[in-house]
Amino acid sequence: MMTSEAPKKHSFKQQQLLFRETAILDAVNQLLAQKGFDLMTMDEVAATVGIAKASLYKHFASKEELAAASMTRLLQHALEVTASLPKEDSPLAKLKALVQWTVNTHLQGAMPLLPSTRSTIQTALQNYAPYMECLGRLIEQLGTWIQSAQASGELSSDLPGEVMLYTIFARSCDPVADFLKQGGAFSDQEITELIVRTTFQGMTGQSRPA
Amino acid sequence: MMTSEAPKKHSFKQQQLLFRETAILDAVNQLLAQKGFDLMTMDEVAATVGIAKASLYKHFASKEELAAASMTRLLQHALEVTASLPKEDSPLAKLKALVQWTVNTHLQGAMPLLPSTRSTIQTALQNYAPYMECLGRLIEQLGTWIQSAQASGELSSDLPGEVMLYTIFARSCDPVADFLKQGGAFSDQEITELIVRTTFQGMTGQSRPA
DNA sequence: GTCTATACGAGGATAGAC
DNA sequence: GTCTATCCTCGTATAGAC
Repeated sequence: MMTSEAPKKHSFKQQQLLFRETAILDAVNQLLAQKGFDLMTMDEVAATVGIAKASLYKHFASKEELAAASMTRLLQHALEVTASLPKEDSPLAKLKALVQWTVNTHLQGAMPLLPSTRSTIQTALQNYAPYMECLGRLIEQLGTWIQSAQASGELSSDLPGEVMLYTIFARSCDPVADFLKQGGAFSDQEITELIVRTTFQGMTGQSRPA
Repeated sequence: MMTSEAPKKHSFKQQQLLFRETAILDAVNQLLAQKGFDLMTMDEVAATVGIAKASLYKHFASKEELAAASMTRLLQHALEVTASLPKEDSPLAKLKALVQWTVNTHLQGAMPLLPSTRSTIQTALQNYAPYMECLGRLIEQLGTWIQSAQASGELSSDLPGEVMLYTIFARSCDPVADFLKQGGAFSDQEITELIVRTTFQGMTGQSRPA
């Protein structure tokens, strides 16, 4: 029964499956960034991918699971970014680079945003082990950098690291980026720089104290 | 036909009407703060107020109009706060006080939050003249303060005032406040102070450079 | 594992009596 | 202008053929 070909065939099928699921998650990612979880409909997802709605449910059991998978992929991407930063960079430089990537992704319309508190997904996310694991690793990495930066004086040591961690995470859904983009007065790169600067230096200090 | 009593009766009826509408807006305000526009249902609003859902529509034509009225009342409240600040305060102090009020209101669960971009309400808000008028006045007031603060060196003059304006507005829906509150390690007052400080001084500088 | 067709519930809005 | 009862659309999820 052509057992010798079975593995190859199986692998090919799996690749097709993976490819399809990647396409689905791409669509979900885009729609989550555009409209958020509550306003994203399964019909839209299916239409964007170009498949029937029922087929979605062969890959993902529910809308919540779809969002959770998308968010997990995003966190994995963020972890890759953190891992790819130059070792010689200071902790503060790494944190800035991550914020830069975050805002940029947001501006590209590729940052899925889930209502911070409330909504049904938050519980779904917490029950989704892969998501929680990625989140834990990211938090640990950032926490390490923050502590180092505080120890070296790059970051204020009398501000709780917790606050800094949340502040950095919050850049992913910062409406300031949307407002500035809508205004049209700044390029994406300028917007990113402005937000990075405001996040770390605030609004009182000078940009480059000579 | 008791024409002499008509005005009084009319006034009394109007007061009753106003009272009822205030109660409705209180409920809407609370629900918008808890769940946001999309997840707030008219059934919930009616149940919270303690009236039938159909009665809501005698006062407000649609869910959008309800949200717009609630947001307008919030802006009016904000304008009152700005007007009540001590004249002797510096522009920067006034801006900080407003952010403080904003975050505090948010923490109290009384800050209605509408998804920054997207969603049907944004267009509804822009077509609602009272809202736009209040918003314009608030923006103008803040813009004046920002310019003064930049001129006196209290705020950085090489950061566009637009960015500062949006940054201040964004504190009304800052998820950092929710995260910190959920963590339980800080009191509401501490959270407010932390956010005000982060907003204006950022994360690099010291709190009180001696 | 993809499709068409449909069940089912939720929620915005209205009808019509009082 | 308040109520009860209802309409109707939309959106999640499933059934069942191929």
